[in-house]
Amino acid sequence: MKELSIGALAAATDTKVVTIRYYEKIGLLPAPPRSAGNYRLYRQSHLDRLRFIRRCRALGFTLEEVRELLELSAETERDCGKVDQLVSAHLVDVQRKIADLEKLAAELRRIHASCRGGTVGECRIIEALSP
Amino acid sequence: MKELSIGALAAATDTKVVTIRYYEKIGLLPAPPRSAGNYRLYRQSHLDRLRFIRRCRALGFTLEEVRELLELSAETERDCGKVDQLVSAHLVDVQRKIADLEKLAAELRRIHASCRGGTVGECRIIEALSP
DNA sequence: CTTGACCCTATAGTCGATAGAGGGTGCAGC
DNA sequence: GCTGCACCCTCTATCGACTATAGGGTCAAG
Repeated sequence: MKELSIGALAAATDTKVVTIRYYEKIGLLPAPPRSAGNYRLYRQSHLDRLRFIRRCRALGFTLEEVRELLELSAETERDCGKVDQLVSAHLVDVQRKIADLEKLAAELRRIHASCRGGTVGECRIIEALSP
Repeated sequence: MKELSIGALAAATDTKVVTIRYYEKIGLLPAPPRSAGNYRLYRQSHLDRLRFIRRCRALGFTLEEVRELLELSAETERDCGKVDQLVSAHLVDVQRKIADLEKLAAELRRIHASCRGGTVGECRIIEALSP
């Protein structure tokens, strides 16, 4: 494998073609050289970088955080404190989201349990939604 | 209380003024009568309806689901099965989201634990993000 | 009569893509 | 050579649920 078309890169990273072009437009993925017919030609470095991006996205980092992580990962001499701090902050965020959703789920279960059938007029669900 | 200004309604429902106007624009909240000076004047019914909307939003329903719930809540003679089904489906959704986030959190904890300090070059975090 | 808090409309921006229009490229088979 | 098809190109618009900004008008207190 020497060069990849955008479609091949998309297939290799489980990303949509339009998404790759989008990443290029916002400067997350460098614009690759083009073929005679103006097709994008990607190399291993693009593949690596895109995999990194997708992995970070799958972990819930925002594109801005990914951008930061990419920059940090390039400065190999730098202290890794900043990287760890980004990961930790994101973990806290995810844990807060889980806690919030668990409260929601509990409430929804309570509301669901209040249903005894019958008409909407008799049903307690609508009531439960109008406190 | 006979009539509420948009600001008063916002304060009473912990909603932003712009959000109320937005709900009106998308047809979720009926356009209220206006004062001589073209100010919106809200009544109890608007307050009730907006509270319902906000409560549903706080429970994570989309605005389209809220729209549906509002319609259903008006048909008091209807069987409440549809309402219960909406709530249950949403609960399943929330539970799935929790499960997803828990996987993320576990992964992030694993990645975080792999950090032993030092430079970015030595740090395992970046590695862990480039599988 | 001025100040300041509130209200009005209209438009554009956020995030992370996704969709569609309207066209060009490259290759296989006939 | 020619046709068909999959793939590629750019550009613009759309999604959800708001948020922000510009450029005004209204109203009550001092």
